[in-house]
Amino acid sequence: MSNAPVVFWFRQDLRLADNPALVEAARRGPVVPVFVWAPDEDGDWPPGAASRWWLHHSLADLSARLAERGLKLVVRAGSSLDELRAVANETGARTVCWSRRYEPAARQRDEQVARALRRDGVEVVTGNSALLFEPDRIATGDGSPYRVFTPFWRRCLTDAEVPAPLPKPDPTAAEAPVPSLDLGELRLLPEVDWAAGLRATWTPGEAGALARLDAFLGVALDGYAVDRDRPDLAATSRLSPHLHFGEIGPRQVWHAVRKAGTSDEDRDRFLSEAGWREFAHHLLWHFPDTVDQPLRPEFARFPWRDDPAGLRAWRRGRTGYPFVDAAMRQLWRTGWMHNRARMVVASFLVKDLLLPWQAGARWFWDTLVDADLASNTLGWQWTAGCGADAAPYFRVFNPVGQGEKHDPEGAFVARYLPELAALPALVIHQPWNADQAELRQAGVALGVTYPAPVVDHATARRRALTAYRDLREAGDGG
DNA sequence: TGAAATGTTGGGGCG
DNA sequence: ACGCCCCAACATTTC
Repeated sequence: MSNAPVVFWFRQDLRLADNPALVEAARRGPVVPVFVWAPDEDGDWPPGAASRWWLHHSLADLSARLAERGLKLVVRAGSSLDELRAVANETGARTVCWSRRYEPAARQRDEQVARALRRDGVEVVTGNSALLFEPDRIATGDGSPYRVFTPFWRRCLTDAEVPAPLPKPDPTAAEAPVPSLDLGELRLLPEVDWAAGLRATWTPGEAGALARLDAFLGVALDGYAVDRDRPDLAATSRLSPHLHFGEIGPRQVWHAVRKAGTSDEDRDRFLSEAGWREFAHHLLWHFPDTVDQPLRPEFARFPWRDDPAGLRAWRRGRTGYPFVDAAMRQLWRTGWMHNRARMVVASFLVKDLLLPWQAGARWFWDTLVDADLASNTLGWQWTAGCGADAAPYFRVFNPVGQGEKHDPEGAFVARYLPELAALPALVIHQPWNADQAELRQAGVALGVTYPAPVVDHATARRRALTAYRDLREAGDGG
């Protein structure tokens, strides 16, 4: 090991364990850990408000864990390249290491940074801490990208091994102190404190991520295959924000689950969700325009409606459909939404309200603590039917039926819509069909304490089917 | 990882 | 006993 320090550039890999680029850095010399706040470099997708809240706390945790080892996290803001160059000059570092990112703007930025540093004579070493497989490594027989999940995942499982996770390195600290901002100076936290629900729900940071994984393995993995669609239960891993910020890596999750001794069905079902995460990155890598353009070009002329009041009702959880509204309030309050509920609220926005999926993607981007460009893009295009392996155009979720099926006691609705909590389970998903005595007894006045439905689902469904069928027929004609 | 419309079947009430 | 109808339950088709 030489004496020249090595800069490690933390981004969305805010952990010490299973971080190959960090292992490389520690092997080469004393480590100078750096975080640069450069939201402009994420193009049209700088971190949203919920993501910034998470980032602040995750950086605080990382900083504390580094400090335990005698390392000081250097916090900067501005241009990533300028700041990395500055830190390299201040410390005499001749090497910069980081974990690769895969979103379009970040890829481009990273290439420019790497080129410029190499021109300076600085060595650049990158690693993969974010994905099981490199997005460009998996390909069909003729070398093209996959557009359907099942063959993609089958190929992943047969073609490639998931490497065992790497242990934490034991980096030594660089001697010279380096100027750093205080984390608070990045102003990542909201000015008005709306984050109480987030604080009550989450523990950002590497330790919180590992605790969440352990809790999942100990309880919810058993029975995952059947209970995963129940938003009223704590039946999913809720690892998504930890994975997004790289507080835990997919290899760690993968191997922990394989060792867990659960049923094949539960295990494979959960691992296939990790597969969807890989598939999303595969698609975004090959089709970077899909962040706001439909993958199927004919959808560029889909007749989306312009309805600010409808969009506002959806965002605030005031559509009059309890399952939809409970889910939207779960998002607002906790920064997260159950996957089944995501599908239902997305279907409602796109098909019942005929509002553009991009508007939904934007709202999710700002409010989700796990907002991830790859997964968010895939999910919305899937729902709208304009993406890869998309839902068929005629698949329209019934917000009442989905609620009765996946929240049978109405406990999910009751938790997030206290104004309906006293309604009997039989009508809590369709309060407009409750009789007057039931409503009065539950203290519900439709249109007053809780909104009447903004659209009639049966009518809205027919309207959506007509619009989608017209688009398809116009496409067939030429 | 849909839902609604339509078709089929069979039990039971009833004249 | 028989035919008829109703309708629930299930299956199939359609969007």
